[in-house]
Amino acid sequence: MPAADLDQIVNLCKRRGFVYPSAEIYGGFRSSYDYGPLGSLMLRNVKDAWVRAMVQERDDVMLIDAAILGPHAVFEASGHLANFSDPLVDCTVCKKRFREDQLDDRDCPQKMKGCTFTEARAFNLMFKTHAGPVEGEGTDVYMRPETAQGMFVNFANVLQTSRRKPPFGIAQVGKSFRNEITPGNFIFRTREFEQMEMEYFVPPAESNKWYEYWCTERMNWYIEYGIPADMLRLRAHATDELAHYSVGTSDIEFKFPWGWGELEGIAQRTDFDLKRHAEFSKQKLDYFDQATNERYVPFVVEPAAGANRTMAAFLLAAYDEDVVNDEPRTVLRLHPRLAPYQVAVLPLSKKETLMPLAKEIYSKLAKRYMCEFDETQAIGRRYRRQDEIGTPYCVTVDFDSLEDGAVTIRERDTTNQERVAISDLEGVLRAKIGF
RNA sequence: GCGGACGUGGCUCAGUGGUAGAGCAUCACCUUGCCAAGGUGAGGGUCGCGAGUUCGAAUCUCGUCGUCCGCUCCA
Repeated sequence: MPAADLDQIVNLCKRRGFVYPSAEIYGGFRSSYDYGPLGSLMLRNVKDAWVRAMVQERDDVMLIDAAILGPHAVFEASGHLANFSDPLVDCTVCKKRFREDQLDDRDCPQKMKGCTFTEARAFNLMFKTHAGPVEGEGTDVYMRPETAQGMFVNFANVLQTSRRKPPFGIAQVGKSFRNEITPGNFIFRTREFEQMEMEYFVPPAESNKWYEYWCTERMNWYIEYGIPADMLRLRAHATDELAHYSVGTSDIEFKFPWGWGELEGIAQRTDFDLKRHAEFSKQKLDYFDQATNERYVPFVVEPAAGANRTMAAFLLAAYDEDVVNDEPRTVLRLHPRLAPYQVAVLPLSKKETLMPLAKEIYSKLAKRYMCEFDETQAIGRRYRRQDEIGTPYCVTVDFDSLEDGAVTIRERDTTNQERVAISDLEGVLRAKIGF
């Protein structure tokens, strides 16, 4: 069973070009990461896999891409200005931190004697900046703390242009920003992160049904892409841990090396957001059902996932060490849809005679797959290198290929090899890879 | 922000006051040619950064930045 610890993944990510610490040459930038040649491909694959399941393979969900910067009004309506700015105080004696607005009096809830508090400091979880040349109240803008508001603000637009009716969804993949007090655990919690969110608008009476539906649907997505079921769990929030917009939330959690951690939250946001935006914007944000002659504000079920932490989970779940020919091997058993490269083309030797054919095969396969071409060092070493970055198949061109027009396909997971005619290569790979 | 640990070449680390080391990795050439680490050679570090003590600091002191573990939080 895969049981990678975090250091192994962090090292592999750095060594092979998945993830680098940001601004490393300046000493690093706290809890910020850059995705390298392989990591950027994999992160994109994670997001693409999500879009495929949530948008492409359904006829009831539309994709949008909304602005990251938003005016004060949007976040006033969403409740984030009120709920994301906590005045915090520290107790100088017992070293605990409290929200000032939750202290009944100035007594430390820990009941320690002689507790004294620091001045309240506003811990605004939203990044604030200002737009335009004049700094002032009217120009305040915020970096979105979730992509969701983009969907609510565009609810009427999408409803009209897409000619959909509830139940239907609006999906978005994009960056969000939260000035977290304590980021950490590699790419699990960072201040800048990417979300994959979908707001599913339903008739109020169907809210529970769809909530159940999406919990199951989303759980299966992780399993389909390679996370073992026993490394996942669905956990319902207790009422006191619900976000300000939710009446019911379940988390899909992954068994991280440090414990269970959330990958995705499926929340019942009810009509909270649409009603608030309708109220603040003085617009009509509802739906008129001509069949029943009813007008209602849809309820929302929201599956909201974190792309970066999901990538981390896929890496951790895929990491494996085994033994091949009495030699230890590190292998990422990634789903072909998630692996940075699907195929590596390897000429057996650097001899010039092999290059034209190898390059030709590479060019052909590269039209369909993300491929790597590697001609350096011994063939066995190159196989191991591809194993370590999760490439599911290697295509090896050898001297016989020049005579018999066939190449070898080598499988990552089993290390098995198969001789295939070059004319059949694309078809065979398509069958093996699945796309 | 508080408490604890830590910060030496891409990676893993050795070196504890006297002019920077190893293995792996990388690059070049040679060799081999289907499951890693054969040969020769090369590049790469002002020892996180800054200041102080000292004739002299990677090594001692202070500050700072960053990382990890707890308190936090939720994608």
